[in-house]
Amino acid sequence: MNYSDFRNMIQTLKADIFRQTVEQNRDIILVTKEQTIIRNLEKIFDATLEISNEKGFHAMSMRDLAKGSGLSSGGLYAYFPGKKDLLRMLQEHGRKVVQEILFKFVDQNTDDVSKLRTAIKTHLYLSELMQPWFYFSYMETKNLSGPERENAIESEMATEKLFADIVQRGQDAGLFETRDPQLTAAIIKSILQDWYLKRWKFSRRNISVDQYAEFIIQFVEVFLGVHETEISRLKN
Amino acid sequence: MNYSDFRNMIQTLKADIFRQTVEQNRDIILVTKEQTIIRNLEKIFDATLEISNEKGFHAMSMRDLAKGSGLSSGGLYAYFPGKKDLLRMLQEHGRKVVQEILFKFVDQNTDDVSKLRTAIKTHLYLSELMQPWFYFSYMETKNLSGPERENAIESEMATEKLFADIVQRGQDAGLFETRDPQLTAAIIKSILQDWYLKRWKFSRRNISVDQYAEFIIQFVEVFLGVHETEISRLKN
DNA sequence: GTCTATACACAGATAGAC
DNA sequence: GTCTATCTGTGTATAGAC
Repeated sequence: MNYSDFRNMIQTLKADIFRQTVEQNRDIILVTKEQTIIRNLEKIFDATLEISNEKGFHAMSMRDLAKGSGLSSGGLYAYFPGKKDLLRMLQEHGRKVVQEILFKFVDQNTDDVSKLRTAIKTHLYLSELMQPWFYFSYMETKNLSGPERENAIESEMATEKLFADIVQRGQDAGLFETRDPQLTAAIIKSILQDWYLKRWKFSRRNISVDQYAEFIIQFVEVFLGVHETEISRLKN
Repeated sequence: MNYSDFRNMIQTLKADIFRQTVEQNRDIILVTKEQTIIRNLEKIFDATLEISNEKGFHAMSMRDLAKGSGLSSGGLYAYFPGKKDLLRMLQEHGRKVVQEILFKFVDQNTDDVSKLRTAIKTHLYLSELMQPWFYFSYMETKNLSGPERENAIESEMATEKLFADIVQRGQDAGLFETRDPQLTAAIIKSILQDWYLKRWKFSRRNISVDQYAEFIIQFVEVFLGVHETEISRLKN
């Protein structure tokens, strides 16, 4: 699987999850027709990401958002009761997309070497496809309050646990050297984050997402001592 | 060198650099006595970091800052002409501390294996000692405008180049395996960032800064293929 | 379902007393 | 050198027309 394959595979999945998000917020959205909601909410989400990533969510005014989304300042309030709710909706929606796709893809593999590779690639490809959301989510999580903040943290820990579990099981199966699974997972995650947080660095150097994927996988597999024979067995 | 050694070594250096910062902003500070400036500017910086890291610099009002620093809302303007200038001063000051200490410590080593270790430890120890500033700097860099933003980026690249150069020279000297120096540097940097960006994760797990340092060094040295003999030769 | 006009709270910044 | 009081702009959110 490369990035181009990945893109094609998840188009319908993404649309499904968007409909779920609309459904889940039906009670606070004043517009009734689903088609209208989807059309406008997508514009609102996109504009929010673009403006917020430029100057921060808090610094984005409702007037900015009105201009960016094409709706009027007052009209926006038909789609969410307040700015805070928009933040929450956007965060929850993105998290659901990531979790659902990441775990689904990883589960399609049986051995732990493949699982590890798939987890790395899928996370990387997701963050490439949804780079604005990933960046936004990282930067604005601290502005969430109370239970929403805890959800964000819980989601982060779940992703890290996904990696830690693969490392642990691979060690138990004798495929990997003995390394601290949790710290290894933390390191993998931080390397993956670099891709969406410091994207300008990689574009400037003309590094493609597939090249970066290969590099990370090499890095991790050297550290975990995955044997060359195992690596060549799995080529393709 | 461990964290406790490091702390003791840099106390006077830090004070020196603070005086430099005051000197450099003399023309925009309305207070004349250096002692007064230092005393209050330190309070202002500390309060800014604390409040901003809680809810973001933009969301911090001057009234918040007045309360946090112990000065009055109007009195603050004797120390900077406007909120934007406070942001710039604080960013520049921290960057100077980091650059000065990091390069000074690394230059005290001769061989590349020691240089690499020192660079990793020094960066990590700095980010432990100045965690609020590091976090703040990372989160608020995008709110800088024009030339100040470029300075921030330049500083980030300089740090990355420090690591890349060590890796490159170590390879030329036959100490390290052949790996892409720039990507290796980027990865090291992202792992170091994790320490100050996701600190709650490590405190929750009771991982000390010295333990984390050891783990990173192991990780990097395995990847670069630093030989066991070299490693044991350098113990202590 | 979407607009324009506006209410009203709170931001950054300044003036002038002490 | 620091304070209190206040000016003025901009923010979120709502009311009511279409």
